Amino acid sequence: MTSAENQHSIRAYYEALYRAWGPQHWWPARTRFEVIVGAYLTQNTSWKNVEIAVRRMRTAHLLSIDAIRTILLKKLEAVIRPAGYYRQKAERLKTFVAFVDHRYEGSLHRLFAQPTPQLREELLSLNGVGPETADSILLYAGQHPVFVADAYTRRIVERHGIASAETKYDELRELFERALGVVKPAKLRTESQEQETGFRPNPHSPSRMSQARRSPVVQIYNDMHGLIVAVGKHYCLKATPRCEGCPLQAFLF
DNA sequence: TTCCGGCCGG
DNA sequence: CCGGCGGGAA
Repeated sequence: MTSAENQHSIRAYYEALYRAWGPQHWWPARTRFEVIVGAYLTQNTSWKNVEIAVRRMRTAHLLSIDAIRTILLKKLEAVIRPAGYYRQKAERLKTFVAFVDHRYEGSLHRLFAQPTPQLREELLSLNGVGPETADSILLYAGQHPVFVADAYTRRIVERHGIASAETKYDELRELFERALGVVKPAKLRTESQEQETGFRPNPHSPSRMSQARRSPVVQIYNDMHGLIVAVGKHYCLKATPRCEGCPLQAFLF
């Protein structure tokens, strides 16, 4: 299967999933810092456990840079314990805050004002930040146009023959970014280009007002990842897939 | 008891 | 490239 055909398939997956389930409002409880916390806590961990830990952090008033900076490490460990791997995650959250303090004067605004490639490399240099965590922070906390190619993404496209086990993370991410549309800095997308790609923002979507300044590409990456998470959780299960009723079933060959 | 799922260090 | 890291829910 050619690269162009794979990109076309991924665009078709997005349209089928969006038609079936609509926008996902994925990662909804957002301050930016809460998104970052979630990106760390969800490493190799189910979202239910993360939600419990985040609720405990909110109750303890720990969902801010200032709070993580000053909280005792052992206390933070105890609060986030339901998320699992709580010792390394507590230390990594401390590491992130120290990084923002020293490099960006404690300002997430300054952090996310950096160009995407440089910021991505800086995040990847942090202990506890790999590709998926970095990209989740970039996309969901910073509104940078980066696709989060997580384990669900890989599982789905491998089972559909679009990628293999040898496909590297960045290859997978770039495949989705090419398929779903990258930002073109030289000139704005035209109406005819939007028609070619089939993108139709829904003016009555409840998400549109709260996401008013989000670029179309970021919107698509956000929705697509949320849709893929839904597929992975409910249909493309790890052990045995349940293809019956899956919006992507028709795309299996 | 099994299932689930990122990153690091040796 | 493997073992370790930890919990909640089925």
